[in-house]
Amino acid sequence: MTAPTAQPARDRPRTEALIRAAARDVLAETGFQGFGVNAVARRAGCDKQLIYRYFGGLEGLVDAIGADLATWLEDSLAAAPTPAPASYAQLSERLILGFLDAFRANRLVQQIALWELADPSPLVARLAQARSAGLIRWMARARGDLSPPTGVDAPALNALLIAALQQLALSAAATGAFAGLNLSTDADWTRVRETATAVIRGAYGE
Amino acid sequence: MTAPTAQPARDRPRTEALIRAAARDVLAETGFQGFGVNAVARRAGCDKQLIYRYFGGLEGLVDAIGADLATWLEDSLAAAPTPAPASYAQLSERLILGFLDAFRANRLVQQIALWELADPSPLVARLAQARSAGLIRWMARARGDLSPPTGVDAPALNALLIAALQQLALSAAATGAFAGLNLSTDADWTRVRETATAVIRGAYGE
DNA sequence: ATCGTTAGTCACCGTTAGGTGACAAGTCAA
DNA sequence: TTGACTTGTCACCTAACGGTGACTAACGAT
Repeated sequence: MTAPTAQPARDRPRTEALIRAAARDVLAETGFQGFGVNAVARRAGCDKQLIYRYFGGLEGLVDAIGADLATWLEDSLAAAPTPAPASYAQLSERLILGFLDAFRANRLVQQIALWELADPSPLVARLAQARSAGLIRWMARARGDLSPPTGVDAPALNALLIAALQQLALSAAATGAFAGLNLSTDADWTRVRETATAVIRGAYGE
Repeated sequence: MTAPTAQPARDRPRTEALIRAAARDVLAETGFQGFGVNAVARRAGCDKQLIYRYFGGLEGLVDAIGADLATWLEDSLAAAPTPAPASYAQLSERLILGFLDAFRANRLVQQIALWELADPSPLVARLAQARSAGLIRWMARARGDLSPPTGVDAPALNALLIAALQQLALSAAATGAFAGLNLSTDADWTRVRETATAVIRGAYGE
């Protein structure tokens, strides 16, 4: 009659999944500053040695969560019906606003974007490139066979708008404002959305 | 005949200035991650105890460099002649492009902006607020008595564009690209500038 | 039943960080 | 010359980090 003293389960796949989830949670909640072997092991409730054994250290663990994250944009917007866009302006609008929603909803991706900005080490470079590649691939797929109108630098404009919304989302999460513009209430964000759509429609001539 | 063995100078104002400069350098070069009492003292070539004595620790030191930084935008653009803007579009264009140049040229301000995004602690909150207040004040002063045209949400559009350029500048410093858009050569940046001016002129009707 | 393998734990190392108390040596007024 | 004060340095503490070797115990095949 050995008392079931919450034995450690002895289940490697399960433990690996626990570690991966713990890594994602720690990164999303405390940011890359609090991200380390000790913190992840604590969160996962196992010994840090297992991180070295199963993932080869932090590098492998980062690569693992990077692989999990390859399709975050598609996954986040899978629910959207996505009827064929009637014009490039409509496409661009859907792209930009869809990115905003997906990015704002995913704290983990925000922290990775931040990590990429603050620490250009090869470790996070791979992670960031996976994220960026997902973004570019998603944009290319959504475009389909629509060609951008002439007279407008569409790639530059798209990058500009995505950069703006990413920065605003990061600032909102950190301080709730940017350059005097409040970013806490829903009204604030509809204001941002309307400004972005106005820019798009203005650029592509309604 | 005591040999002058490079005595420690015994000059408090000078030492304080050395520490302030070291703090700025460390923050600008290694970012907020490498910013600490030990690193600053090493850089300044003095003992870290002096940081506690003269500044009351990191907090006071951060406040000190924050005070030095209150007018970074005005200082950075003082050379510009600034003739009175003929239209709000012209004003906005000068504002946005001026900000881009000043921000890209000042690694320290970039690191502070990054710090603000990654670590919303009260310590850096004061610093960030000083920076933001400087930005807002500069914008208000440049505006003068020009009133924005109706039908356009000028504050939102300004914030959007400044956010975009800040994000692009940070990404350029970190990885040299953003969302597939290269940001390393001068040609890349003139492309960004032209896109931004096109947005402004489009929004305010030429 | 035994023995190799594997999952998991523990103890420990070296390094670095922030922070503090004690001390040596200049400086200056009395 | 003495004594108070300031400048600067050093030694030391605790805590946390990344990383590693050694150990226990469960499992599975023979």
